[in-house]
Amino acid sequence: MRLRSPDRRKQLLAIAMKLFSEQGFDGTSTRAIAEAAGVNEALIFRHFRSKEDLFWSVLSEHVERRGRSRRIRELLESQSDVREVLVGIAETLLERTGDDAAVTRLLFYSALRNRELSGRFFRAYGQEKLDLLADYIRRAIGNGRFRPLNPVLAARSFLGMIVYHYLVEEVFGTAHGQALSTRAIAQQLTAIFLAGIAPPGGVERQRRKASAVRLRASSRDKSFVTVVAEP
Amino acid sequence: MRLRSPDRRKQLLAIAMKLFSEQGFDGTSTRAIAEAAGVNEALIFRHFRSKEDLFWSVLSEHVERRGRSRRIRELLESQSDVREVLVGIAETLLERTGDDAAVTRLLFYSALRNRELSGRFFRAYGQEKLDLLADYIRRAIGNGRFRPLNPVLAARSFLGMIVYHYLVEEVFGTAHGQALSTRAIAQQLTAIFLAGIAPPGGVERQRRKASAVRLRASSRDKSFVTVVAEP
DNA sequence: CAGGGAAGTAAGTAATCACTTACTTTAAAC
DNA sequence: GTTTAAAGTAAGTGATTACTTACTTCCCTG
Repeated sequence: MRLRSPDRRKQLLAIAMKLFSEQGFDGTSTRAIAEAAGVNEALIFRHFRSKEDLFWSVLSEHVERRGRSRRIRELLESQSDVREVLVGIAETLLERTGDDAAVTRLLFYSALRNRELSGRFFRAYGQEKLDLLADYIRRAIGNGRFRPLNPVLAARSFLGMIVYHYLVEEVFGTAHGQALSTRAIAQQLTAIFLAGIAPPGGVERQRRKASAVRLRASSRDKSFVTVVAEP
Repeated sequence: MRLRSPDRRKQLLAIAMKLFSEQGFDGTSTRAIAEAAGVNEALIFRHFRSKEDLFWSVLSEHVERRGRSRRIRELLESQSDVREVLVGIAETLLERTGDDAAVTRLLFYSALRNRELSGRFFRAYGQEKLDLLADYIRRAIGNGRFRPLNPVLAARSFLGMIVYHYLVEEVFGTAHGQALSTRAIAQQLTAIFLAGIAPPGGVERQRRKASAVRLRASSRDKSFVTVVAEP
């Protein structure tokens, strides 16, 4: 079947993503991609300068396309309740389609294959969320809604809970006995995290104490590094 | 240099692990391994039936050798303070040498490359810790030292915090501005988690309330699935 | 309906791959 | 000091790799 250039390109990208994510970069031959597309191998090199070029095109295509970062940014900038924001983030990250799982595997592959080149994509894809969340936590600490702790570690903790859960279930394919809904999981993970970083007394009742706490926390930005919370 | 068979085998395993973990299975040629060992390529096939055999030998060798699981089991079975146990686990998992980082990358590679075959290793390597920790949490909930929640999710949360931190720092190699000690990080992550799953009022003071809580939690095993903690 | 550019292909290329065969070197036991 | 089995190697094997060149087919436009 004869296709216009952009359509063929899209088809090749989709097929390449599937195969790359299943078998890795080295495990996938350009011939296999061509066969899966029902097309001559030489055509691939009309659309992409090299196999490597195809690989990075697949990555950048899907890293840019996904609106997840935007969604998370919106949540973090909204004036919603803290719990709603965090549950929303957890849900957004957990509810991934099969396509997303493929991209996740692809990102892992690229990260393992080439630390330097993939660092760019990993930072664009993962680091941004970490930074946004860390900033959010930093502000919440300033408001006294969270107790003083290292916001970077806290952000990593929350995303770690979510990402690890996702990895265990989707990427490594553990048999999950009980099927909890994405929302239920998001709520439970958030509950653990939120109680873990709440100031003594709980989140909801702390609004009025905010100014007092703010006074006690001497400097706002980088002073939390060595603060270890004690009960 | 002429070596006895077991010594040569060990050398080849060590070199193969390094190269596999850096470039993956398909990205590493037997020729490259032979060259790195300063030896003829054919010698590899005297010690290992195939490249695939070499790969799985590397994996099993290092999965068995490491005493981490034993260490964690000891911690979980000890009568130590909850916080000490969890900090110990976090520390154990975080303090990995360069060798361990290589094995971690190797495990990821194999998991991505072949879900079925690597499942065995992943379960032996990761699932066991998850199960041990989940059991520990289940018991602690029974004692009233933790509040009632899904122990599997809780275990995943704690390990997720740790593993994600490790991944970000070591595997993906984010530039860590401030260098916190392994122990400090372990303490802070544990503090967040522990506060997150403590019963209202904190961990230390709850021992006496244990029996009362045990009465309220109607059934011990699978009743936590839909329990969402509210502050 | 003619022509031109784009889409697609057949048939290669040299390089590299995992792996084999037939041979040589070495060290230790006798 | 000779024997001998193990340790090691040179030089291949056919298969597969990413990629190229020279060619054909098609569709749209003037």
